[in-house]
Amino acid sequence: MPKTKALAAASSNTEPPAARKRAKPAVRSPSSVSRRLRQIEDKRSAILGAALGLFSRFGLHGTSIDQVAARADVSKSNLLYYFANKEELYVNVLRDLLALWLEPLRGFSAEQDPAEAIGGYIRRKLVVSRDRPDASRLFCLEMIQGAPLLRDELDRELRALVEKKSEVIRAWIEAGKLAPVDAHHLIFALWAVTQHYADFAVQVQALTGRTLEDAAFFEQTVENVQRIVLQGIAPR
Amino acid sequence: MPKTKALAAASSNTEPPAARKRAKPAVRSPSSVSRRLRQIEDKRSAILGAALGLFSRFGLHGTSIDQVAARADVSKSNLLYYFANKEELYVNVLRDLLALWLEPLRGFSAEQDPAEAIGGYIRRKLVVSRDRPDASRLFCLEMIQGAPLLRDELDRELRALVEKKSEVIRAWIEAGKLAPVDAHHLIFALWAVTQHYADFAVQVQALTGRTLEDAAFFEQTVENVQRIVLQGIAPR
DNA sequence: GTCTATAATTGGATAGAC
DNA sequence: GTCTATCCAATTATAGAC
Repeated sequence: MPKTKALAAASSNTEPPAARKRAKPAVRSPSSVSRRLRQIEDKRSAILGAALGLFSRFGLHGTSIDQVAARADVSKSNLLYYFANKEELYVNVLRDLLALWLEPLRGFSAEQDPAEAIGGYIRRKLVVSRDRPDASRLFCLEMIQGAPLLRDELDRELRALVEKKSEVIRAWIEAGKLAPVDAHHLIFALWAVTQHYADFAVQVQALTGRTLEDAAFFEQTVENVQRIVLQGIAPR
Repeated sequence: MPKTKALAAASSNTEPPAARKRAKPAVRSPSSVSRRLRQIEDKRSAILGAALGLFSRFGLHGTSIDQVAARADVSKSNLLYYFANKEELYVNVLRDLLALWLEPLRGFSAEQDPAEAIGGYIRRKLVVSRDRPDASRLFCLEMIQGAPLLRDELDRELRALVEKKSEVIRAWIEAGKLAPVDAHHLIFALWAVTQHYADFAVQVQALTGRTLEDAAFFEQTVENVQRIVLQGIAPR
């Protein structure tokens, strides 16, 4: 039996519990207050960053609070002051993720040239795979596990966004600018080929000896993926 | 610090420890001996099957021996009789995996028509994604974690196989039967788009309402993936 | 081979001083 | 806010009877 605890009720606020509960001290000078707030915020994001790095490799259960704390350079109990428990930490890491993950898709509309739009999308996704491989991996991990925590968001946000973009694709097809492919399958293909370079980076590295960090290899990847996909959906 | 224990020395034998250590009883009739052996083998694979199902969803650390035992319908200590510890169980599950995973790639050679060969490959991989999604997921999980246990095999077996098949692809290109794509990137694209339907099944389900188990959806998927990729690499 | 304890450890979470 | 000291639950793994 999985323990779900306070998952559903996870707070979306930015401040640590204590900061919520007590009134802010009224006597502090504005500068020292803001400095303090920023410092707290920094710590929070240091923890979130460390957590992302570890969760994305070893998963929720493969990572201990101790490890996260060590990597963020705080004590375990200090970490638990900022995040009431492990799962709340995990949820907060995931929250930031989905936005980042959805972002690149937003930017294509029917007015654009499809080759332009899709080519650009491929590049943007590969940039994410290069610069935020941890985000990509954690997203993948969560999917594999059945996305217990993202399921709702998948059904709402993502679904709505994908439907909108599917319309755009269908419009392109009707205008004869694209071969008649199913919009969903095209989107899946785009996601799959671009994410692959982040999620299977070890394999890519083992087989090619290169990573996306290598600028030449990155460009070569962009070109090949673009060529295959764009030619693959060009009207005949 | 990860505990590596006896991972490297994991045995590849098929019989449980006790069967190795003691001499086989000489007085048993042949039929009862073989029945017994088969029964033991059955139990072993029941455990391995249960383990694959759970490990592929929740990972090594997200799965307890208890859960595996329950699912395989044996007691925990009985399970530990067959597999000395959790990691040995995990390694044994992984071992079977790679073979299954590599299999579909073996069957293409320069004599074949590339469209035929690659189209067939796509279908075979999608069949695996449909029938063995757990295998696909566990492979993906292992990759995300940096493939600590498969790294060696990746560097040897997989690499050798991929190099051989890359040659085939290059031969096709030289013969003008294929557009000039980089062989590695083509192979990555093939893996990515086909695995996606297993690893991201939840997402596919959330967005299309369908699974590969749905025969119509399966065919539609095969066609779309084939169309995109084959047209994507057809010579101009 | 299979079972019933039980030892041993890890790791999440709390209490309470400062 | 941060720390030290614990508590407590969950698991892995072993011992030893049958």
